[in-house]
Amino acid sequence: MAQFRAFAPEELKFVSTFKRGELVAEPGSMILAEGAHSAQLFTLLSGWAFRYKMLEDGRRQILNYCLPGDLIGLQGSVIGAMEHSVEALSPAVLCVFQRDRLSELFKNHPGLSFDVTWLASREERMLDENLLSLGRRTALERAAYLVAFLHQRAIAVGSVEGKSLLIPITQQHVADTLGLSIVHTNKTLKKLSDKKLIRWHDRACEVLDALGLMEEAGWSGLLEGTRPLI
Amino acid sequence: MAQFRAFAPEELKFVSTFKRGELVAEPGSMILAEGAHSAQLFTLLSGWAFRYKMLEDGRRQILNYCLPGDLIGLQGSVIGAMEHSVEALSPAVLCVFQRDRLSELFKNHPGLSFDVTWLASREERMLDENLLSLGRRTALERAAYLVAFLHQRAIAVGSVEGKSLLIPITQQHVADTLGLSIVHTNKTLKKLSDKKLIRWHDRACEVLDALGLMEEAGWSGLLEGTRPLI
DNA sequence: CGTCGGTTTGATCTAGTTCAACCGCCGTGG
DNA sequence: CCACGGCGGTTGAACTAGATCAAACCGACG
Repeated sequence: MAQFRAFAPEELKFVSTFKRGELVAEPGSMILAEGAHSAQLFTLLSGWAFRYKMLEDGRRQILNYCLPGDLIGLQGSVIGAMEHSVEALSPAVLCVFQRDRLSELFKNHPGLSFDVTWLASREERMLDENLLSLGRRTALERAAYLVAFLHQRAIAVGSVEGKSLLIPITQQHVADTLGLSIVHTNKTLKKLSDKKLIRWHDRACEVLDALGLMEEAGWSGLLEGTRPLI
Repeated sequence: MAQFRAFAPEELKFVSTFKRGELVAEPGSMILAEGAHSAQLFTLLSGWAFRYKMLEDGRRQILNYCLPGDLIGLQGSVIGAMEHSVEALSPAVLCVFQRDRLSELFKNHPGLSFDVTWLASREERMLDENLLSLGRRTALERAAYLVAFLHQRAIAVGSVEGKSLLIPITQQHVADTLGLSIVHTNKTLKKLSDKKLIRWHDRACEVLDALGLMEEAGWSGLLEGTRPLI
């Protein structure tokens, strides 16, 4: 696909031996659990997932969403233990890697190593923007930003079939991402609906006006060129 | 120092040629600016700094703090442009690297490449916890968490001279980190002072009871073993 | 046909904001 | 020498964004 960088032949060969198999996850199923010590490393091949953390009393915070091409479980592979969980939002297919061969990747494939670091830096940038959102944006700005952000990411990986896009999340997910209560989230999303920026479906969000959302959020969009895929 | 991993001789040699010079920054001076395209890559050798983003209207969000051993500007070096700024909190000394030789590091020094990725993953973990804080913790929990977190990090790099530690921040920094107003931040910090968990100094925060802070925050602390230093 | 998860709506309450002072300290300029 | 202004911190009063409580709706599904 055009948005991913081209591989060298030996890189392709290594990746195919690095791959151990594929995993199919159902919506709502846990892909990785917080505290898991022997966590696996994955690449999401299709579908949606999300990373989250929880407090003892059940408060949940969604940290970020995973779309096709995203690496899942890198923290666990590099540092040792997972400090967050990952759950599938839609039916998802994952490429499973042999975690213990990551050092081999670093030793023999500098291009791929750089790609891993690139992906980690990209995640960091997304988290930075998210932090700005939670700390300093209003509920309406936050909601508009979140939907515009997911919309752009979905477009970037070609997940938009027809004209419009359905993001497979419930309002509870939105609430737990924005740090708001479910009631207030509902009222905030209604404002976006009233402005004809989105339409809410059964358990999905349709983007009607991406530019309007970005304006509402005061956000100028992601600038991403070609990206690596591992 | 004990907390950093040992280098191989050839790694040490490369790092010394990778190093271009040292930079001394005054408190309040900008180390890297958002939007800078030819951003440099640094390692903080001594002192404190912080990363932040701003909205058009001046709202500021502090994303994380930088302590000795932290890599600064990796996002810019790997992806291309900086999307956040970095400012010194105290007098700081930085090791300046030649950004364009980063690919050489990846090509010839898999151990160091892995270290860079390790540091990026660690930053990601800190951001995750921060996001949880902003989204789901109360003002008092957030403040306690922040102070306990900075305390632990300072101890981990041996920045604590005597018994107690002075974190060189103003209440405005705390407010911009926690996503609160300056007034409410002041009242929240006063509660922590009343509980004898901290003492506020002129433009610094002294930790009196690290365990008490962690309990107040409902946070069990960072678990970090030996770490790389580049 | 009941129940359950997701959504919607109104009423009430509160954590945190905004506004407005004021204090102490320090560096600056007359 | 003193007046000043600015920065960091402190405090009280009024206000509001968002939380909590409560109830109802709706479609899917066993």
